[in-house]
Amino acid sequence: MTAASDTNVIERRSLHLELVERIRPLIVESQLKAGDKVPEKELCERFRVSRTPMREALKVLAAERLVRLEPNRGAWVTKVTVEEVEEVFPVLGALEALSGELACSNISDTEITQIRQLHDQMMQNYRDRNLAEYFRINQEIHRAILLAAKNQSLTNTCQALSARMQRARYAANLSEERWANAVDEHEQIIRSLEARDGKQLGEILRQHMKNKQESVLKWLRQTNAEQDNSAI
Amino acid sequence: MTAASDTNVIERRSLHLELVERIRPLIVESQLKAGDKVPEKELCERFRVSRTPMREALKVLAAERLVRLEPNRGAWVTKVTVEEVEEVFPVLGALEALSGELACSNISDTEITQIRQLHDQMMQNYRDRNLAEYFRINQEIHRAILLAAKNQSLTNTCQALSARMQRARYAANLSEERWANAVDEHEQIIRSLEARDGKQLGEILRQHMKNKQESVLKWLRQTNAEQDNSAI
DNA sequence: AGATTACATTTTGAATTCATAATTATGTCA
DNA sequence: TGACATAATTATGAATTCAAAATGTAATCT
Repeated sequence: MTAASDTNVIERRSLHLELVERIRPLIVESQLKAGDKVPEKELCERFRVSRTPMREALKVLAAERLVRLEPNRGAWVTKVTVEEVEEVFPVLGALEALSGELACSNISDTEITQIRQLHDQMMQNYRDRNLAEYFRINQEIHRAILLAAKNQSLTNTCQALSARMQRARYAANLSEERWANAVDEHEQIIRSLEARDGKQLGEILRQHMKNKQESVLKWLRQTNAEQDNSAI
Repeated sequence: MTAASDTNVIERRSLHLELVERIRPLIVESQLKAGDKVPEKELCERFRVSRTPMREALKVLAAERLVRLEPNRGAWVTKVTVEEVEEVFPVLGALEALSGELACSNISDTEITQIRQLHDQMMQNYRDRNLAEYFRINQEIHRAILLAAKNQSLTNTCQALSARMQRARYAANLSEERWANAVDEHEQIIRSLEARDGKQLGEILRQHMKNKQESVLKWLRQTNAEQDNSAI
């Protein structure tokens, strides 16, 4: 008996993990803002836990680089920097390329149909200029391709890196031109996927990521410039 | 003033990080063996710390998937499974390919010379059939290429994934044939690097990783079979 | 014997405590 | 006033404590 049937196992969870999964979205969705101090005591009160599991959670979030621990000074929400964007996006590009290749090898017809539906929905939201919903479905598509690759380690690695960049993508209100290009790239993505052309899909996803990087960098330089002005 | 000169900053370290960095090699070098329970109390006594920082450290190591936390039952050193190897190596392949490409763009002449020296040393150890030293320098070369890519996020991601696989690579005593092939691949690696041919280096590194995967899988299936026999 | 229960011991998870470091408030003096 | 020193307050890091869960052991029954 090699593979145990993992159904029926009772999920027992620990407090610190619960906290990690509650606080992570607070950071990604900027309810805890980049550069801010993490209000340890406040969060403890909010979630009705003592400092011990909270501090354990912060240590895990620090390992994910969503917060930075300053010895004797507490935890701070990390900022998305130009340097980090220039580092992380190429890595994400390579991983998304791999996910495209693997997805084409492993994806089922049903999964393709589902992604096609997501794609069409997203396009409708583009036509309606509904950015928030466009964003949401966009994410879902990338996630669906990742899942279709059927490689848990790849999924985990991508999501960890994405989480760090997501904050920026959330905030980066893309230009009308970039949006049109992104939509165009997504047409190519769905076509390669339906053709199950892994090499092609991989390359498109890598390029797609490169363009996202540029879009994020533009926004980041913009906001940095604004901050510098207001700081005078 | 954008970039602060990061010298002179006093490194203040926390106990839990110290522990993470002490315990990680214990796992990678199999002093704490895969499948074993992590002896929390024993480690606390060994490092003369209380359970609080130790448990924080274990939570971080769990995030790295070097240990698995079972609620109310403690921490266990994770095993390297066939499934995990088949998942992680392709990811490492994609990342090493990227590191090869970036390295060729960013590497200095001095760095190339240093890697060439490491390469020659490694070859001498191959001729002497000194496996341990060969392994060590091999690792150093891969690390040097990674560093030459000058992408901290890539370095971190690779090292986290490598750590999980390292245990297996340590134990996997490669066959004479595989060793010869690996050496041959390394000749190609150094040549591409000296030619600064990023695309080529990337592809060789990816293939190199694929072959490593096969070698590790062979060893893993071997040991699993042995265990099954001894369990009768 | 082998299974089953009851009880003692150990381990774990998390709250609490406590010493120390950092921050803030207050007082002093030029 | 404001630069500095000093005291009070707060936050942090880590040890300790304590309740609950898991494990181990002995007694009991079939």
